[in-house]
Amino acid sequence: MTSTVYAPHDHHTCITAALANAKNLCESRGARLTPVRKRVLELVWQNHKPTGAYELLPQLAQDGFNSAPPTVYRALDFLLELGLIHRISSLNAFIGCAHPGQDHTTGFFICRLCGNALELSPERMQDVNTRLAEELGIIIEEQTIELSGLCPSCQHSTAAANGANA
Amino acid sequence: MTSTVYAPHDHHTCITAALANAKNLCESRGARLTPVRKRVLELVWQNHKPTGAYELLPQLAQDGFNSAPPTVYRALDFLLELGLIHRISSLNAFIGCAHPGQDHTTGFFICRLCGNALELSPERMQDVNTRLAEELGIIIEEQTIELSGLCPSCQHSTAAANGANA
DNA sequence: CGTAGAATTGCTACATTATAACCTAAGGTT
DNA sequence: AACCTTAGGTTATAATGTAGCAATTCTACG
Repeated sequence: MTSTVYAPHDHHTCITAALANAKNLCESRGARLTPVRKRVLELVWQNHKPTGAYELLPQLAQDGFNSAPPTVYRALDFLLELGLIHRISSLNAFIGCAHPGQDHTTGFFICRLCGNALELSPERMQDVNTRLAEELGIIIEEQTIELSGLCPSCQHSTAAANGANA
Repeated sequence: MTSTVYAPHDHHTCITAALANAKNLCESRGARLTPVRKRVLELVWQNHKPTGAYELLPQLAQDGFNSAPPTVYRALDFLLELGLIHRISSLNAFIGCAHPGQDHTTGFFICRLCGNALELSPERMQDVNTRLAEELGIIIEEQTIELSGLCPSCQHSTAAANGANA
């Protein structure tokens, strides 16, 4: 899936898969995927662009949910805790996790033009980590790796402010 | 210098060097290192821990400077622009650049215990970048690489909430 | 000089992002 | 039902960052 973020794809399958993953994970952990939490997850997965918490408020309101900041942040915290979404610090935004369930290190590449974020594979990140940890004698517990620039699609279409997918 | 962040060192030389670097860089660019800017740089270099913008306000006030947020942010922006400091997104904080003058990619390791941040060497970061860019076909323009965990010192002294240097 | 233009700073207000605190409601267990 | 735990509602506020405009300082050039 990670390799298709910058190419046309049936995004509906991304959403469906994300919800199925969430359901499974919650069941196995005895956590409750309540309506608000489920809806927030869907909204975060609307596309592959990082979404700000305050963008979600009106969308939740439209669906008849309560839409005060704490509601959204609590749902986001829940999803973060379970590893169903990630936070992109450099953008103060959130994005669906492409590898839920696995305990993994995270890294993102965010295209400056289309805004779509590609989650780098855990293996790749683990590689980088291991090398750094060994060379520097450090123990890495958390990481924020956020690269930005131009994705393969946008390198060829400079007008593509809205990229290859929905 | 980067290798001594987590070891005892005469931090005064860090500050002196940073100011000298700033002076040179400003002269060569025709930029003005005004009193506020210089003071903000000094304050950021007080230690190797990332500093929040709002922490600087009272310190500037104490020195008789204006201390409204725009003043600090403008000074910080100026220093960022010149590459004299970096911003740590995951902490909303700023830290002196260990490799000023060079056009370089940045990465940090921040110790969870002592809070000191080690700027990873440009060469190392360039390595990582080149590999990722080649493998993924992306063009990396900016990056936020922020690792946190335990530095070599703190791995051995769990009580060391205040690390090896000032 | 001295004055025009640019850069810098002062200042007020406000935008954005996030959390505290406290109460109510819902669900799960015995 | 009685209880307890978890989740959500609500209000207020904290923390971080910017917009916009007036006042000042610097610089360059005649």
